[in-house]
Amino acid sequence: MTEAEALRPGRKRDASRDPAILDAAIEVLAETGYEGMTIDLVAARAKAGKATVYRRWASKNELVLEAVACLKTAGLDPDSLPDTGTLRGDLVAMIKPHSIQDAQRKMQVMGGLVSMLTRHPELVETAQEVIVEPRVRVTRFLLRRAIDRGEIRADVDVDTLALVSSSMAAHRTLIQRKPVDRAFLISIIDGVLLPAVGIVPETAEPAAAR
Amino acid sequence: MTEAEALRPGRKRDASRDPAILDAAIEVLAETGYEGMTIDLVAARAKAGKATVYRRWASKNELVLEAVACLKTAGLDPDSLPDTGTLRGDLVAMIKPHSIQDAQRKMQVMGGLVSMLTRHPELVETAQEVIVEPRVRVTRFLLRRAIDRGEIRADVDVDTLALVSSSMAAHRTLIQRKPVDRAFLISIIDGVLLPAVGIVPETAEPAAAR
Amino acid sequence: MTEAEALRPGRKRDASRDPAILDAAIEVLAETGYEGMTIDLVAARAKAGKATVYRRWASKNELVLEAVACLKTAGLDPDSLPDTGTLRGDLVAMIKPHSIQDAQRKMQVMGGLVSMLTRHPELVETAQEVIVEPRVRVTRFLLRRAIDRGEIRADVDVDTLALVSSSMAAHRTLIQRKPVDRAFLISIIDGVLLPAVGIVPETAEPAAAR
Amino acid sequence: MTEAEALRPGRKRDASRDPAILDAAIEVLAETGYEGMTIDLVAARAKAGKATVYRRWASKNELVLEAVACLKTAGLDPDSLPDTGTLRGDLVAMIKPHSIQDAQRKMQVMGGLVSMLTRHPELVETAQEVIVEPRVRVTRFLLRRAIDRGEIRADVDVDTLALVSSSMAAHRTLIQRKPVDRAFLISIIDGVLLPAVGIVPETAEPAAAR
DNA sequence: CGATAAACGAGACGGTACGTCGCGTCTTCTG
DNA sequence: CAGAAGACGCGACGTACCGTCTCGTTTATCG
Repeated sequence: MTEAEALRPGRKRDASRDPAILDAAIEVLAETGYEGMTIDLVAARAKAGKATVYRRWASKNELVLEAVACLKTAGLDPDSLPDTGTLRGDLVAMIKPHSIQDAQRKMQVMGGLVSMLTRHPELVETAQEVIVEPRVRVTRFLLRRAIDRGEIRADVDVDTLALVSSSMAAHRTLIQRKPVDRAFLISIIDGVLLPAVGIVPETAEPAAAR
Repeated sequence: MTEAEALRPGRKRDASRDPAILDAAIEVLAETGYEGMTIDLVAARAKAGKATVYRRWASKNELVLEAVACLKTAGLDPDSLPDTGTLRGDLVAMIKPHSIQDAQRKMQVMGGLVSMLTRHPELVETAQEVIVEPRVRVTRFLLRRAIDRGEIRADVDVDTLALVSSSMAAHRTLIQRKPVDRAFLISIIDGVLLPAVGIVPETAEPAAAR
Repeated sequence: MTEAEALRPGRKRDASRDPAILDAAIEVLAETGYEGMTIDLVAARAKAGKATVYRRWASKNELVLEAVACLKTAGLDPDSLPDTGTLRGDLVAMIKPHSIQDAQRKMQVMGGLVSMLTRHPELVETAQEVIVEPRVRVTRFLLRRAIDRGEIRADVDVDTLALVSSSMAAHRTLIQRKPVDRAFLISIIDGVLLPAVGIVPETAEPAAAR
Repeated sequence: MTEAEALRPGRKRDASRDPAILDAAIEVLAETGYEGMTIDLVAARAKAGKATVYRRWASKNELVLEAVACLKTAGLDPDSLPDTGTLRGDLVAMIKPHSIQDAQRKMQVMGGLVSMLTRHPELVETAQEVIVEPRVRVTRFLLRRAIDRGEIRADVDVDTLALVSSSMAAHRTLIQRKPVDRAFLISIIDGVLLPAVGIVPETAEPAAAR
């Protein structure tokens, strides 16, 4: 690739145009929504010609997809999360205002993509990777750590449980159109995740029954 | 309404056009997706004129919405469900092939609507009611019955738990684009729902550990 | 044709759009020239949508051609011309200010068409018929009348002579870009046409020489 | 010029590129016509970069114009023409197959220029000089020689008559799109030019009348 | 029972976005 | 530095779809 690129004569793609266009796209996407977004508008906002946009992305859809892909910035890697000592503490630590905001925005954009995925199955994986995987990955990591430290049973269905939070957040954003706020996320943690791994929230009495 | 209708002179609306158009809409929606769907195409398929469509629905969006609303046919009302005696039995009883198929189709169509909801918040409730509520309602009912019969604790978060299944199914269909098959639903039941209400699936040994 | 048209269902073409668009086209054509002319501009000026233009003419070229075809209005039919009794009188009578103006405008438009004809030979005849034939026809008529009244010899090459004036006017407009004014036309009449049919203009002495 | 050129540092312009580009331009011009001609195509055909083209000519129009200017090759200078002793002989001597061909080609290219002249009046003179003047000049020369030798009257309108042949050939090529063949040129000579200078072609009787 | 009025299939209308292509300029690398 | 290659900003092209508006025809109710 790098060789072929070096060998090819002619002016190089202006690397600064890509982010400029993507930023403009994200901006417009956020302001006017997917269908309100116009290539002409994006190009104009990026001070680019339409041809320059189409030289990079074959269609509006692909541009949108990559623009979304660039949203991945939400500092949510496992390492940056503290080990609070308890699963609940870890999960609650994920709920940071700016992280919520980021997820919210991603989901909003995702709304525009959903219909697109129907027609462009090849993009599913990318969307998947960018939008849902990050949070799922972290949750999975936290669950495994809880198992390792003996806090929860080892035979819980980690993979399925890790999806719960993302799924419900997506559902709430895309379909219910309600805000994914702290209270909602807490209710998932305390109402679903923790009970499912056998931790009864403290508000309830110590579960003598059964 | 009926009066005004009776008083108004002129030819009556041909009642048979409504379902014809809606059917065509659903057909096209399923085949080509939301953005691929064209009013001209729908009208042609229903052998109707465009004016006949627009006389009934103000826009493509509203047509799509009502078309979706007509998908509610999947005999999933609480009364038709047997009381198997156990929560797990009840939940598994919901998994019927044609019910799965129906949900699948609904979700597929829902995909096309998501981007629409951004611009037409007034449609959210309808979509909500038609697509997600039915299943959520049934699940909620089953959970309450389990509480009533003393099978599970009374302080579980019924409302949140009832959403789990629908949310995860939606996520799987719309975003992951994987089929919502029996295995997937079972893994939700046994991996999330039952554990969350304190029922450890039988496959695991009787909790000697811990 | 008329039958097929009557039988075809659907809204009829709005007959008033054709002239509106053609007029706008001619207007723009005259103002900005052929390549400066834009379909969008023409449509906007005619308060029409682009589709309405393209429904009638397959391309900018065809629109231009028909617009030109509509210029044929320059009241120059043989009947409207007086019989002055002499060929010179008849020819000079053709030189009327508004007739000159009309020819000028036609030629100007013709300028834009010339390059088009290369690629669309099928349009040559139309252009020919509209632009050059009228004047040629009249000149031919006048020559024949002169023959009939015995003013000139019967064996002059009427067909070729009839073309002289048009050709030279075209040449002057399109290539030399000089105005086709009265003096120029008179010089053609007195310097070429009349001598060629054996009439020596009076300014010269009565042909004692030779 | 030569000094400045010598003083300027850096690589010299590759003189061989000029004719290569011009030839390519003429080639494309002949094949696809003016509007079908693309700078990219010309450059590619000449194995040149676009910048190399634009370093030499400021625009497509100017390139075309100079390309046309290079067509002047058709050995038609007065000196190369024989003095046949009669005007008719001289005029007919101008009709040489390759000369016809050349004129034909020039005119074809001229077709593409006509629309250009509207927008670039400064090019009129060049076009004029290159395309029409050569033939006009020769004709004018022959007419004067005929006067000098006493073959025709001295008071004929030489300037106007000299234009006849070129004008009619242009008209025939550009507008009528018919070939300018020997027969056509002969008919101009015998039907217009010679009669106009008082020479009645031999086929007709000796013009006793008047 | 004829007039009136609305609904119907068909499709033209004014708009607007799409994705393509050409112009003339600018940038990169090679000789 | 010139030259080949080709990306850049710009803007017109011709297409497709939206939602509205006529057409001529069919069907129902009112006078």
